[in-house]
Amino acid sequence: MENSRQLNPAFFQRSPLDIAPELLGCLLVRELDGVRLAGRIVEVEAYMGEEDAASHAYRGETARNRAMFGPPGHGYVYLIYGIHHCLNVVCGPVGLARAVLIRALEPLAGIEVMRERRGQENMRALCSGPGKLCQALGIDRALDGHDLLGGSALWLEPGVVPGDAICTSPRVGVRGDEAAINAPWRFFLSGNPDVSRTPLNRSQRNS
DNA sequence: GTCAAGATTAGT
DNA sequence: CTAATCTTGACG
Repeated sequence: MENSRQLNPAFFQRSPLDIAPELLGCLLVRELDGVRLAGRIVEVEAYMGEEDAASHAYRGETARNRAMFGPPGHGYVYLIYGIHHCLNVVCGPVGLARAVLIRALEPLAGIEVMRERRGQENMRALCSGPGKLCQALGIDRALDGHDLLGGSALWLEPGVVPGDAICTSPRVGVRGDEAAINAPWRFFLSGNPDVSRTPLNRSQRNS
């Protein structure tokens, strides 16, 4: 058995490249209508702000991405394609728009509610994708800028550090320059069935 | 005001 | 491979 992460402000006051793989195994908890929904993080991606052509913050601060420039440990939630919401954890320091996108969860609690919210009959791939997990947990822009260390509505909790191998690959669906497209900044638990399905899953293994 | 594009997903 | 669906940001 390994140690739990310390999810204090200092934890998020570092580079997303260090934080992202360490968020694997941590819990994302949502309290919705008095019900506790929770999942274990199994897939994430790091975004490096102004230095990253794939980041929403590449061209500076706007009304939409403002939360990314704010305090670490808070959420950045955006709507994509007019349909899906996606959740990021903002990383420090304040002023640098760095963040980690939560891409997939292994459902742990409130699974029936998640299934209903997703309008899905089976329980597979319930939270396997950034848009899916937000739908399952009822996450939308109302939670943009929310403190994810506050222990209310939506928060992160330490989990057991996974013994599974951590794989990396380029990020899914990004545009930008070659560096952004090729950067191996997606991190996921090797072989975990709740990781989103993509050809990139066959890529490099490390960590 | 107008317009193109988007860190996705489900279905053909 | 493509449609769905609508907010945002850039530009005039």
